Amino acid sequence: MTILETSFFSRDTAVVAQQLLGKQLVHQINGTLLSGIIVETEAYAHANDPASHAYRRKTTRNYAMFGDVGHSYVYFIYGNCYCFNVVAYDETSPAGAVLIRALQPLRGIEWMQSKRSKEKIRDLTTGPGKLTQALGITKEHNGQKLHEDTGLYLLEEQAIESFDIVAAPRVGIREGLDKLWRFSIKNHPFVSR
DNA sequence: CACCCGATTATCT
DNA sequence: GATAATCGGGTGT
Repeated sequence: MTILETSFFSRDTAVVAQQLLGKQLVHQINGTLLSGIIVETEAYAHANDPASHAYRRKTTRNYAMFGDVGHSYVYFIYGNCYCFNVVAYDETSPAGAVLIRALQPLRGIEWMQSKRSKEKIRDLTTGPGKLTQALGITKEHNGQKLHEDTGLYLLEEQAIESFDIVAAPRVGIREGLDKLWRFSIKNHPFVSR
């Protein structure tokens, strides 16, 4: 098994968003291994993207989006949930991140069921706030290194052999709807909505 | 310091 | 399908 390295994330944000599909997100917590296959992502850029948290400037909330690629950006939203992003952008941009929107649960499913208080596998990780709760990811993980084994990392191996990618407008935003930066594995049952 | 609002979810009907 | 819950950050006074 190989952990994705920093060069993977120093490319165009929308390209990385597509390349993350089919990869495996892993979190080890108190000796329990939790993981899932990424089946849905969204790209958020910089000054060209009014939907992005990094649209205006660097603040105490969004600074991780301007930081090292291959690190995490975790934020709290709607008083309910955490959203997990991977910082990724190329040399033409000062910021960017990929929001992980849905997973297919792979390992540690019983732990996830208990954490989510839900039995159905489909209720565990089909949404950005659900999957952070299922994997035990909180704001403590903001800015954390993902390209080494720190307990939270991404595995290179494609867990799915081959698939088509669907591009669509992003969810839950008012501006930037012209960009087709929501990516998902075609016809995958664990895509949200 | 007050006001506003959001990259969502759960829980109804 | 509609709506309430809920809270931290950003903005301006």
